[in-house]
Amino acid sequence: MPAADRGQATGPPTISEVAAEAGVGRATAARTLGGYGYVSPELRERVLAAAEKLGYRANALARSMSTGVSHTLGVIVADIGNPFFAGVMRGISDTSRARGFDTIVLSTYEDLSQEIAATNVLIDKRVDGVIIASAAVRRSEVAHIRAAMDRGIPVVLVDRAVASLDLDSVVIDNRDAARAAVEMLISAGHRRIGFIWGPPAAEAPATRRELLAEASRNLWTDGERLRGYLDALDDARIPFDPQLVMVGRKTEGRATQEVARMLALPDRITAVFCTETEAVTGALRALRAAGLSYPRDVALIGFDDSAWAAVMEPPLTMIEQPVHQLGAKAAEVLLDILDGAEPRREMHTLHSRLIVRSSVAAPALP
Amino acid sequence: MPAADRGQATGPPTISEVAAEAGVGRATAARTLGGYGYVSPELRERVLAAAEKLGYRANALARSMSTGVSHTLGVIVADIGNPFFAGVMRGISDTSRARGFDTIVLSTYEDLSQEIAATNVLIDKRVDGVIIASAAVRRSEVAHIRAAMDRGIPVVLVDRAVASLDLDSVVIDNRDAARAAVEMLISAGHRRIGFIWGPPAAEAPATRRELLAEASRNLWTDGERLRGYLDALDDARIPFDPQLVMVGRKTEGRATQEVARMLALPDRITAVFCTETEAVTGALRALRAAGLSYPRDVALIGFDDSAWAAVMEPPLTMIEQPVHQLGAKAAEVLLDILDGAEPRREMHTLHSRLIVRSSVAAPALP
DNA sequence: CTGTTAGCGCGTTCAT
DNA sequence: ATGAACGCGCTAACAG
Repeated sequence: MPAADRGQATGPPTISEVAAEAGVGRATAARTLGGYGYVSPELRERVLAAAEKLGYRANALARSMSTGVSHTLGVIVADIGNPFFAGVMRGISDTSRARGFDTIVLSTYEDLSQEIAATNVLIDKRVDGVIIASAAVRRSEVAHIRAAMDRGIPVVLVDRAVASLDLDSVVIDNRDAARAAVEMLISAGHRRIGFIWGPPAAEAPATRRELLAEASRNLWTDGERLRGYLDALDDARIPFDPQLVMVGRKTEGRATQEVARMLALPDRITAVFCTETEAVTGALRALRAAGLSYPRDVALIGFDDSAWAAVMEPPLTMIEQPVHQLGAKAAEVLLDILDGAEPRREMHTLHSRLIVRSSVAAPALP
Repeated sequence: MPAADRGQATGPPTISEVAAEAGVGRATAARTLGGYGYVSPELRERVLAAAEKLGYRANALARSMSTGVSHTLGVIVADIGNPFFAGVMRGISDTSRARGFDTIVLSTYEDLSQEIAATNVLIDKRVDGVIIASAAVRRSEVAHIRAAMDRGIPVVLVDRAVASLDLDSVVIDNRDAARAAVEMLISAGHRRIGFIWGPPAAEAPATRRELLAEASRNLWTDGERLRGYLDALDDARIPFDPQLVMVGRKTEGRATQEVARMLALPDRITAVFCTETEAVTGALRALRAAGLSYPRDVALIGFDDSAWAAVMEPPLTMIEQPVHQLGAKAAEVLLDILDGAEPRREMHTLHSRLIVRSSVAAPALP
């Protein structure tokens, strides 16, 4: 039906062309097509018919230009290839679509410069609000987020809070989740528990104090999980051993190396707690390389449940995050602000769940 | 530095404000900020300083309005939560960013109505080109793609070709990949090989002819993989048994059911070939439920390699797709067209790789 | 009720 | 070399 003869028309049909085709003024066409104001049923029909005939679609850019709003949310995620963020993204897009908003996603791949670039793209495209599930941000590097805020663009953070920013943020109970997992390891009898992974320090901080300082300079999520680990250790009066927490670049390969190292210690680890999926697979590789198996030789608990974790033999005990809900909540908070609600500027905490399967057993007797 | 006093200014600073601040005409400001035309070094400096002072950022919408181009690619993927598509997406965004294009992604979650909506969003936002890695499209339902093409928006398909469309498409050698995998199973001695999953027919087609007809009415990728399976069977003169191909909704749960069914057959399967990750985990669940293990009781090969597949015990033999390259190539083809190259309207085929690990062994003697 | 008109912010002739 | 003026497609305030 589209592609009617529009004479010398070039490009997609405009509202003026529709008006001309229908023999009415631009405004009348605009009113019926825009769904506002009043138009007589008769003219209305003519306009609709003309639009249909020409295959008219409103130019969203032009509309945004004159209204000043784009009905679009910008989303910046750390890594869209990570199932965690993909799930959050789905929550965001489901609820924003339900409320009439499109969403455009940009992935930073954990790189600050890409995060800054992404922020600028969103500012330039005049999105109405921004959700950031990235914050490669080490607390101090938040100028780009400030820039968006200064322009009056509401920003909501997901997963990774940034204390210095005073924004609404939607997160999970990272500290409690980590503590619960480590407690389970402890009550199974473990005392030598590896922590994969910690902050990206160049060298392992010698003291607990330095470690925490380093952690709080970096990714919030990681710091919280580390705190949870320490909480559990403290409660059980197990002394903190800096050799048991991995620091440095967070890659699967390094996780493997570090677990191997901890396994080779004179007083080796009998359990590992992994704060991310790649840390889990890295740890698993180390176990295999060492000829060890879980839960017999080493107990294991990790973050981010998945179908794979359930089909492993034996199946893995994992922490499940409410990914969809995390995204949905963030979108709600943001859309409410766009609807005029006063920003609460607080932390919205959702709850994770420890899914107990079979990767934890008592440590083998020495 | 931004947020200088702009008097009663509301909203982000415009180019006119910058011009005023610098004490020059709008055009001069536009020229220096837009990087075209000629401007004296002196005025140039003043404009730059003013822009810096006001925190000026060009309004991409306004720019697109007057130039008619957005330097933005639209991408429609079937499911951004699927690591396969996430990888493709990364390939697309890496290469388009390198060539100065932003990309906006929309996920359809395999739903045609969402795919249509997504296409419209992209048309309305006036993206310069579209990459579709979805095509929930059952060959016949391509009106929305045609609509985009009719508007002069170049479209490139990835992963899932659509024969009726005559577009450039970037795909892998699905048929050969499947054939190679099944051949490996056959040469290990298997003759009863399950195929998970086939086309979404309501009932299992009784004949091979009907099955292929059904397949070609649906997702291209699935059809090709099925053909590869049949090719291998034919070459080995193994008769086709309709009971061994799963049809219907493609979910992990159904894969589990179907593998369980095939395992319960009088002449049960001794191997499974899975065309997707969820089919693999589904199959694995069925094996466990039946108290069977691989590769001893059942051999297994699946599509889409991942870190998990490598850490399974024993590790899984899988087909690895060049995901990043798939996306990169699609972006290249599209950007070349936008640069004026004549569309080749052909199928660009990349090669997958069978990663041999340990999930295939000879069938146990009956 | 409907048509005319003036912006929205930017790119781009066209004079100066 | 620079500035004034117009147009991109649409919304909205204003007459009529």
